Amino acid sequence: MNKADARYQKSRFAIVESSIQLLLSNPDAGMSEIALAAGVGRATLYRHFETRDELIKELTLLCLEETDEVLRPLKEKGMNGLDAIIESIRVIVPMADRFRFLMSLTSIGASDKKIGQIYRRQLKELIDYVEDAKRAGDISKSLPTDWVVASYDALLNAAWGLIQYDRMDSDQATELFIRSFTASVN
Amino acid sequence: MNKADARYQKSRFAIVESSIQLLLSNPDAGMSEIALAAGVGRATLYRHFETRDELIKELTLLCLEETDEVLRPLKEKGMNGLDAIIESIRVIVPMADRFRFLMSLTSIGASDKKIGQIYRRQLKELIDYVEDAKRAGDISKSLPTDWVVASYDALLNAAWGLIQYDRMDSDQATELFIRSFTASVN
DNA sequence: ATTTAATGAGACAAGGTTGTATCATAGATA
DNA sequence: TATCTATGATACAACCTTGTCTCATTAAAT
Repeated sequence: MNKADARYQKSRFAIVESSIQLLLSNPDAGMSEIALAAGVGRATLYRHFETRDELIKELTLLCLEETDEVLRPLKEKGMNGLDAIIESIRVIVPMADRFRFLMSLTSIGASDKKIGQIYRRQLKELIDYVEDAKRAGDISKSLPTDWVVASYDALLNAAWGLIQYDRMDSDQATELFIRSFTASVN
Repeated sequence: MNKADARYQKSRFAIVESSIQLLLSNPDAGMSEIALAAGVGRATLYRHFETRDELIKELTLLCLEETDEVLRPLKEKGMNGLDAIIESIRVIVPMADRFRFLMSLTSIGASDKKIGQIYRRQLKELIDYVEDAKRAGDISKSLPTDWVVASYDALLNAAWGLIQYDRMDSDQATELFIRSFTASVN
């Protein structure tokens, strides 16, 4: 298995892309269905990912890392508080079609140590932004941080759902999200 | 199978109650696990519900009907617009611990004709309230009804999640929900 | 052009789940 | 008390999914 081989890369790309799409709409899809959707043989699927759990774990990791990636510029600019939250909405909503299934994972922390770490770190970053925004007076201090974070996640999910079912496009969902969120937290 | 028999009623109650709880936390739970959680034999479970699909279908129906039940007073009073929406939040949030799994059903309409009908009717009622509230000026006309409905569902889910994980009680979640929702829609 | 290696197809065993059937028992009914 | 009858335990077949393995093929690397 040579990672530089063109055939290897083609298969792997097809598997990753279509797994994410498929598992999003049917989290119970089996390895046969996944292979079929990816347009590769089942044996090849097993050559790339030892087990089904391993596949899901790696997909999750990949999505978390891509989330980190789009959030990086914002962090490097040193953004904070409500500004950072709004900017995060702008970059994350467009990832809708590929990464909504991150939220559909019930036992997100239990599956893997590394995944749990990244997830908790990302959550903590959002919490920090919220508490920073509270200090700056952009988010009401009478709202529990728990509630603000839960609202953020919930609205993100709502936006993704509407995009997925073609009820609106990514830009419109982003603006509505920002408008509703900012209105609801002060 | 005599529905009036005390033993029958006891088993059925135990099955329904614990199925809802169990399937909420683990939608993939099998019939053995469900029977164990209910404290009945697997054979008895099959005597009450022919198949696993049938069980889930009946649980869904039950939850939809209970939702109708708590919404009935509000409808009989002829409530409308934002008032009706707020009142619906008050009666539905406390149902959190039992009925959150209604939302976890991906193919909610596909599973059964009757379920699809009830679901669409309930959705339509919410849409009517939203559009009524728009006419009354309580909800901004510049917000798509789709978005308002999606926000409602999303925040409901958020509230239920926080309650389920004991982050806050039902009353607090209700008040936060109402506060955030009303703020976000005007 | 030759070699190399990833792939697809398919056979296979192991394990788990579903749904059915049987039988003795315990508890409700009358 | 005597009679029903719902239940629990258990065995069972059918089915599906998982993960392994083999072998011929086909496309990339050199």
